[in-house]
Amino acid sequence: MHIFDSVQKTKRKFEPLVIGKATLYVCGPTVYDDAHLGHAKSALVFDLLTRVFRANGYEVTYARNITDIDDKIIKKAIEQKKDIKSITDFYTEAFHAEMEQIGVQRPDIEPKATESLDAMFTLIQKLIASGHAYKTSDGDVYFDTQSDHEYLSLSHRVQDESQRQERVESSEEKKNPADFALWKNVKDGSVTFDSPFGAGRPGWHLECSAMIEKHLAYKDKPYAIDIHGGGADLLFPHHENEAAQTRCATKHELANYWMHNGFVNIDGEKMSKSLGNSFFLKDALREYDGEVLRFYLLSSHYRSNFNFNTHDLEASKKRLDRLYRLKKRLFGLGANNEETPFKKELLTALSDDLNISAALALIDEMIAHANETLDTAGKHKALKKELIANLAYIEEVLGFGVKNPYEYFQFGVDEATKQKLSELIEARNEAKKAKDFERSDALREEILSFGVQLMDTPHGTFWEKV
RNA sequence: GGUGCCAUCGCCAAGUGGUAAGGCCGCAGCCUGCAAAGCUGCUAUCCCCAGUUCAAAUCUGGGUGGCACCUCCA
Repeated sequence: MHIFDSVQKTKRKFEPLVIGKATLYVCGPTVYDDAHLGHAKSALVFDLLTRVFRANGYEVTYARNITDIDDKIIKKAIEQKKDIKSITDFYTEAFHAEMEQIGVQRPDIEPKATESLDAMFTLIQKLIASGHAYKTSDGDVYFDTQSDHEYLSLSHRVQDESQRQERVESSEEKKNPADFALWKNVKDGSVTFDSPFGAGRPGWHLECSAMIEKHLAYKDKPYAIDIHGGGADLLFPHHENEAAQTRCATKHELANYWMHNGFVNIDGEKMSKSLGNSFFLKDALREYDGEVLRFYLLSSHYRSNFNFNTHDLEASKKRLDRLYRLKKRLFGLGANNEETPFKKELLTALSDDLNISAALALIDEMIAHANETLDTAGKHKALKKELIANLAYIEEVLGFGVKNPYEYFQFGVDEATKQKLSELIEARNEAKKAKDFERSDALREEILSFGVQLMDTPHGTFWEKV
C-alpha cells in the first residue's frame, strides 16, 4: 500500500504502527443539517480506503465521529423549539440511511461528542497542567499555540499577525490571536455541559483528539494512530489544532499519515454553507440510484477537486451500466472466489494511493474481453467462473455491482408502469411473431415514451430505464 | 497580502524521465426484421517560452490561465 501523505506532501509506503493492523480516524459530520455531496465524497473515499486496506489483509479499525455538540445545532434547536437531541438524532439517522444508499459501510467506531466529554476533560486538564492551556477571567480555556514549538508544522503555514483575521467571538484575554478555545464558558444558560472548568461547551477541535485517545490510540507508539483523514479544508486550522493538542497533552504525535480528500463543486461553483448553495445528497438520491452516485463521486482521484454536474454523472452511469449488463449475462450462476489475474491487478491499482482511474480502466477492459469471449466462445464454463469471481471482487473492494442487475435498470419506475410495460412488451412480441413489424415498431415507440429502452435477446425481451 | 494546488483528445480522466490508459460523445463495420445491447476499427504529443538530458506530458526557470486554504465548512 502506498498513500499520499498531505503533510509530507509525498506518496509514502504504508508502514503500520502495529504489523497487520491499520487504525484510521476520519472527521465526520456535524449533525445539524442534511448531508451534502461533500460529506458523501469524504465518506466514500474513506470507505474505499478501508476496503482496500482490508483486501490487502490489514485488520482495520475505522473511527468516524459524529459532532453532536455545536453552536449551529443549538441555534437550530432554539429556532425550531426542539431539544438538541431530537435534532442530532434526526440528522444522524438521516446520515446513516443516506450513506447506506451509496454503499458506505459503517465505521467500526462512531463516537459522539456528547459521549466523549470525559475524555475531553482529561485532555484539557493535561494541557492546563503542562502549561499548554490557560484560563481567562470569563472561565474560558484556551490552547496556548505559542507553547507548542511544532505548531503549524502540519499545514506549513507561517504566522503572520498582520494578515490574520480575528474571529468575531474571540476573547480579549487571548495571549495570541491563533489561540483557540478548548472550553467556552456559557453564561446565557442556553445549552451547557458541566465540567471541571464550569458550565459551558467544548471547543470544536477538542473532540477529535479526545476521541482518538479514548477509542483508538496506541499508548506506546510515537503516533496515536496510523492515518487521520478528512476534507481538504480541515487541514488548517482543524487538524493543525488537533495535532497540537495531542502533541502537547500526550507523548505521541497524532497520526503517522494524513489524508485529505478534494472538494466537490457544483457546476463549477464552490458549494458552501455560507453561500447557501449546498447540494444535498438526499436530493441527488431522488434522481439517481445511490450506486450511480457512488460510482460517479468515486470516479476521479480522491485528491482532485470534483466538479459535480449531471452531464458527467450521466456519462458515469453509462460506464456502470456496462458492468451491470455483464452481470445480467452471468445472472444466477452462483458464487466463486477463486484467485484471478484481474483481481490481483485491480488490487495493485487501488493500492497505489487509490488509483481509481487505473482500476476502472482494468474493469472496462475486463468487461470488453468478457463480452467478446461470451459472444464467440462455444464453451465457457471456466471463463464464467472466473468472471463471477471478478465481479464479486469488484463488489467487495469497490462496492460496484452490488444490486440485482434487473432491478438496477428499473430505478425510479413504479409498479403500475412496470405492469403496463409488461403488457406492451407482450403485445409487441405477438406482433413480432406475426411479422407485423409496423405494429411492433409502433409499440416500441410507445414504450420508449416511458423512458424505457427495449432489448431483444435470445432469452427474451428486457427493458432498461434510459 | 500569505501559503499551496492544478493546466493531457469535443467532454470526463490516468500516466511524474523512455517515446500518450480508460470512459462519454462521434464516425465506419459486424450482429439484428429494424433497433437496443455487445464486439471490432478510427480520433490527442500533453497551456506557452527557454533550459537540463541520448531521451520530458513527466525535471528546472520564466510566463499565461484556473482553483483552494488563511472565516463555519467534507
